[in-house]
Amino acid sequence: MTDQTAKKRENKVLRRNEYYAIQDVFDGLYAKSKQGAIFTDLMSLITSPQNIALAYRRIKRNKGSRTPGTNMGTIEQIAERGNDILVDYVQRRLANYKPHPVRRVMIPKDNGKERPLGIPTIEDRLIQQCILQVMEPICEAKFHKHSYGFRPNRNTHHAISRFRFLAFTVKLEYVVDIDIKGFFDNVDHSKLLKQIWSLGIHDKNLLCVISKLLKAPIQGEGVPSKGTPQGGILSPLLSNIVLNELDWWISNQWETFPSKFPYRWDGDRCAALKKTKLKEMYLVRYADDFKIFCRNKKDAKRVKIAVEKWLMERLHLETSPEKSKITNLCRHYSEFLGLKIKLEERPKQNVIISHMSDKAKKKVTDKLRKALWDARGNEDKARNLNMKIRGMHNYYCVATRVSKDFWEIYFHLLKTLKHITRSHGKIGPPLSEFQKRRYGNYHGRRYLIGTVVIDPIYAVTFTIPYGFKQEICNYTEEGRQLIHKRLTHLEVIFRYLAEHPLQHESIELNDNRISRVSAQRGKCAITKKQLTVYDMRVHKIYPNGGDGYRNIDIVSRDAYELIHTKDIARAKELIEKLLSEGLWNENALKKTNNYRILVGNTIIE
DNA sequence: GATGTGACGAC
RNA sequence: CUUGUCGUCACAUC
Repeated sequence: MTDQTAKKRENKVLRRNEYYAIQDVFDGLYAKSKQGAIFTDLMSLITSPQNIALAYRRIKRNKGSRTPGTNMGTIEQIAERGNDILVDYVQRRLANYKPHPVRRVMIPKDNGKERPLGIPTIEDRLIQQCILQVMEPICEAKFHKHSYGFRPNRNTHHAISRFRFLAFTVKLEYVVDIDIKGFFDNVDHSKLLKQIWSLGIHDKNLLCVISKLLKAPIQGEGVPSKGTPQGGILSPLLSNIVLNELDWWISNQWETFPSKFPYRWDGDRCAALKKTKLKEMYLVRYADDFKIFCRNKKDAKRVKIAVEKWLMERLHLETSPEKSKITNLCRHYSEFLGLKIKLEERPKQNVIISHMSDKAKKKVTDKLRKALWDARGNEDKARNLNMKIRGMHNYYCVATRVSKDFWEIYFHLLKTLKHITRSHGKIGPPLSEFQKRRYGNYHGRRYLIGTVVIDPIYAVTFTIPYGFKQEICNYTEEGRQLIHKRLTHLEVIFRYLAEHPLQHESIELNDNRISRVSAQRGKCAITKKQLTVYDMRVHKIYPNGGDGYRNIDIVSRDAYELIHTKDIARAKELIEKLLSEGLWNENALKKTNNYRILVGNTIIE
């Protein structure tokens, strides 16, 4: 029992360390890529034990990890092999990579057609995950900020927020829609490899592996000449690499047009640009679904033709003329990510009107009717139904007129609702705590299945979609801080520290660590910054001075490195960074130097 | 904060 | 018999 828990804890600490070690490597890739570095040896990183271990853990938690590919392998069989054997296996496979064939599965799309999936074997999915982990930080640094699909920390609501911004705030009425015919199935392989190259990935071995991966034979169909397998782990990233070029091409026409003069503010730059022949255009893209915003119809027409031509010539992608169109937002709705959005003219300022798209509304109605029917007389399924309703509310609440849409849906479902539930009128049994919090001001009729109160279908309130904070990023310390809800509240930190003792240190040090954090009120001894548990390091004042309370200080990650680094250039870099964050002053320098002497380093500055 | 179930949405 | 990425939510565990 105690043995087991001890082992568990050991594992956890091991995993944490392993994760942090490799996270620093990914951070480094991101930073270097931002500076325009060229990467020639990524394969050694891809096949490193830490990377493979991380890939294994990531892939294990996927729902599909238990569904087999063309060989019957599932995650369990991989798990049995143990890490060392796994590492060895991946390294050997990649030395002369020959992907297994992918399994063909057809899944129905909502419009009745079928979408082909290509499911690689579990081993190949693992290898793709290894590659993804290394390529992603490099690519993320180069991607355009207004591409939102398949990217870490970004979602549809961010894209919708951008749409609102362009239509409402920038006041652009014309929207160009271009539909790429079967985008995923038509990606040009050699073009894609060139695009990867131009992102700074010059590792010939890696490019070779990717090329082979794209040409993995499809069961029953042979070797594909184009397209990236839908179902492959790497595919979403590859699709973004392809269309990233489009993002920047459009963006460089106006938004990020490389001008010779450093304009003092954006207004100046815009005014100057308006005098040129350039057309004003902005892009918002979610995977292969993108909109280009223009000021007037003439521009829109020209942009549409230009982009279609560019896609054909440059990326060898066909567009479908029936689905591509120009919309005047003041006259018609434009559909985007399940919503339809338009502008309504008002004397002072136009307002944004958004609804669920007709397709989405129908889909939601059908799904709920089915779930409702399914749930009759079964409380568990009724709770399940509530989750469905919540999920849908959660997504569509960013449409300004959602409540109207859901009222219609409710109206359509009324008959079913009455048929399968007991209605307790407006009083009924109390709402659950969650429902009270969420639908507090709902005073309508209540419907019950058994004792479960069904979430009020039309009680949705519009929630403004927030834009993406561009500083948020997985590959910088600052970016991660913004993701984590600040874990600075002291009680939470204490609990965490108690539960996660430092593995290689004594009990005494672990106890004193907690006391020290308390004494410093969770702040760094050098920079005085509020620390999160991930930013926290224990510094021993005298390296051989023991684990006593007076010999340790709590410092931030950066400060810790600053004390211990022998590399003066790196130290300067860190100081620069702290300076820019307003965390550096005379005192901090003095203190750092005191510490540096004690650990046997030279004084800085 | 990290794991793990379950659900929802976009593509 | 349905993959993948991303995001959100609830619950549980630490």
